[in-house]
Amino acid sequence: MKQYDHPAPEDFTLAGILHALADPFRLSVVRKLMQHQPQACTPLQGGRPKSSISHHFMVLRKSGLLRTEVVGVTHMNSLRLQDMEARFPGLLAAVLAAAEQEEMPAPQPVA
Amino acid sequence: MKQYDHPAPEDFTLAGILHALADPFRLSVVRKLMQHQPQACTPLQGGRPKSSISHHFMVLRKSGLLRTEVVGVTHMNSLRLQDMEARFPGLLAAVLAAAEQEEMPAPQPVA
DNA sequence: TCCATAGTTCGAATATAATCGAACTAATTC
DNA sequence: GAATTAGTTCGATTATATTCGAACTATGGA
Repeated sequence: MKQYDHPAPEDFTLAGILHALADPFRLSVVRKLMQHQPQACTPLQGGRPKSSISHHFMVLRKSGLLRTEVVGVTHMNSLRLQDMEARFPGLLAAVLAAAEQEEMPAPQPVA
Repeated sequence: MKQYDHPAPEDFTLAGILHALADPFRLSVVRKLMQHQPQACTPLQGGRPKSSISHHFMVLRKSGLLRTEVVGVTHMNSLRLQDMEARFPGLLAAVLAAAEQEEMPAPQPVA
């Protein structure tokens, strides 16, 4: 394998993107890339075996959420923010905002 | 069964919502309810057997996307728009906008 | 009370997805 | 060119979802 195939923005499907983001591990990868881009697969793998990681990155690539470039021996991943925005404006931002929302503790009722 | 249980907004999960919306049939139900609320299950069923429909409505209920009220012999469904907005502001709107986007024909390149 | 309607529940079958070890590949370094 | 690194691919296993028929429940009406 030299490089990866990535779908064109017009081939992104909403179902594919929502399915990709519905998995907590994959969502966490997207969130981490949002903080720091690009990153290789290894620092994102959270103790899982390489074959599982590879599978999740494939799902993310096929959905259009990220691009993987082979750079020497490492495979660098970055979010396709512009392509996502062109195809489905505001979608990724809304999901990421929701992920942050979910992470916040539930507000305490006023005493 | 008298009435259904519905999760409280603070128990909505992003994964549950994305998973619910990642299915084309369930997304179509949400979109139809967006056009016209409330509706019973039957007019939304698109030729599928009742047991399948019932399953999809259960997934939608558990995710928090819709509420089902037993009214006489029919079960009326409506979107929990306020609850969704309170829990994950802008999320449903972004997904619905993306669904509309996806439905539009690809723009033709300028000759 | 009997029947029709609307939808649920059960159970089984099928399909799709996730997980992971083992063998593999491509690029880098020594 | 051998060893190392980073990640893929294969194949099997398990888990999760979907599908659907059949039997069931609750309500409303004749």
